[in-house]
Amino acid sequence: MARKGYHHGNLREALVKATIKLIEEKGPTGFTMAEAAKQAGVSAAAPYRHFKGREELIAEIARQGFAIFGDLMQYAQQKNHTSALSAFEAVGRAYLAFARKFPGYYIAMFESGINLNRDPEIASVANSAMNGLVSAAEALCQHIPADKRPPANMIANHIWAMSHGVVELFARGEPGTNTPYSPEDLLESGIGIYLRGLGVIPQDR
Amino acid sequence: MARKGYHHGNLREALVKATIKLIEEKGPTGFTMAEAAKQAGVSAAAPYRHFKGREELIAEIARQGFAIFGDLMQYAQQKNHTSALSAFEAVGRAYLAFARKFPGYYIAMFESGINLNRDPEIASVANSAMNGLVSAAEALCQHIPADKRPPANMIANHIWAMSHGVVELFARGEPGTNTPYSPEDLLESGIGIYLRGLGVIPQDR
DNA sequence: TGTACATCAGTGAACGCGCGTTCACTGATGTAC
DNA sequence: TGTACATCAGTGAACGCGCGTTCACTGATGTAC
Repeated sequence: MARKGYHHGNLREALVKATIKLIEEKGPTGFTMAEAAKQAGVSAAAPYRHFKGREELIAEIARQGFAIFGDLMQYAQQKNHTSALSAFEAVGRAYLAFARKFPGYYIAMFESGINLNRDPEIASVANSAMNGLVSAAEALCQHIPADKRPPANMIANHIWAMSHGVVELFARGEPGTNTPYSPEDLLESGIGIYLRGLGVIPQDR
Repeated sequence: MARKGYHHGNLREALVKATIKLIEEKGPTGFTMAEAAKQAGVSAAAPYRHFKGREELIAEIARQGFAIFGDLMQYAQQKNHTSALSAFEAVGRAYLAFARKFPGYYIAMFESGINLNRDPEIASVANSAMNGLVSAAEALCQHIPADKRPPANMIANHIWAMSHGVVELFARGEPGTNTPYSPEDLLESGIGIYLRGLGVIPQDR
C-alpha cells in the first residue's frame, strides 16, 4: 500500500481490499480489524474513522460484491442474446466465474452470515443482482408451453441452488474433493440436464 | 445435565450435545470450549480430558453426523425399493430432512471448514455416506439408454450440489428469504425437472 | 468384608494472547480573508 | 501570497474481555489381595 505520509489517501478502499484478501485466505471469520489495519499499513484505531465496526466493513464488501455481481450477470445475459437459452447458460457460467474470480466477495456475500436486510442499500443491490437471474429465467419461459411451465423465479432458484452448491462443494478445498470433474463441467452439465427437463432443449440433442 | 457428584458420568457425550446446540444457535464459530463446558455443568478445563482441543470436538460431531447421515440415506434407498426412481427421490428428500432435523450436525459436517481428511475415520465414514447417493444414482442409470447416460457419480454430484444449495440458501435464515417456496418444494421440483432431463421420467408426465 | 493403592475424571487458578473499541492527542490539509 | 483557523484523518496507549490451554491438585472409583 503506497503510503505517502500521515494521511493515507484512500484508506477506506485499502481496508476493503486488505479484508478481501484476508477473507480469501482465512475464511470469513479469519479476518480481524487489527489485521486488516496492519495490512493497510495503518494503526489499529484508524479503521474506525471509516467504518463503525467490523460488521460494517464486511457489509461494505458485500455491497460492492453484489454490485459487481449484478453487472456481470446483466452483461452475460445481454451479450448472449442470440437465444434465451444461450443467454441463460451464459448467466450460469457467469455465476461460477464470479465465485472463482472473486472468492472474497462471494464469501462476504453468501458465507459470512451477514444480514442482507440490515442495510436497505445492500438489500436493494442484492435484490437487483438476483433479478438478473430471474429475468433470464423469464425469457426462457417464453419457449415453454404455458401448461407445463414452472414459475420463472422457481427456475431461477433452482439454478441458483445448483450453482451455489457447486461452488461450495466443488470449487473450494473441501469437501467434494475426490471427484474427477471440474466445477465448470459439473455446473454446465447439470444445468444442461435441467434445461432438457424443462423442455427447452430437445430430448435428443 | 444430571450431575451426580464429582464425576459427571458421560461428559464426552454431554459436551457433544452442548456443542451441537451452540452451533445451531450461533453458527460454527459461535461456539467455544468454555461455553460448551459451562453448558455441560463442568469447569473449563474438564473438556480436555476427553478432547485434545477444539478441533477434535468438532471433528467428533462431524463423525457422528456422517454416521447418522449415511444410515438415513441407506434407509431411504432401501425402503423405497419399488423403483430406482422412487428410491432416488427418497434419497433426495432424506438429504434435506437430515439438514433440517440436525442442523448442528450438518453445519459441523459441511460448513465448519473442517478438514475431512484430517482423521482417516472421518474420511471413511463420510465417504461411505456419500456412496449411498452414488449407488442410488447407479441404480437409476440402468434405466437410461447407455449412449446418453452420464456417469453415475456425476449425477450424484449434481443432486448433491442442488440439495446443498437449497439447504444453504433457502433452509437457513438468509439469504434466499424472499421466495414463496419451501425448501422441500424447491428441492423436489428441481430434482423432478432434472430427472426428466435425464430421461428417467417420461416427458409428458 | 476390609484395606491399600492405582487410576480416572474432575477442579480452580493462572497464563498469554489477540481482539474490538475508545480516547485524548496531533500532524496534515483546506479555506476565508 | 500569507496567515489564522477549522476540520479531517491519522496515532499510540490503554481498557476490558473472553478464549484456549496448562498445571498441580484432589475427590471418586475400581481392583488386588
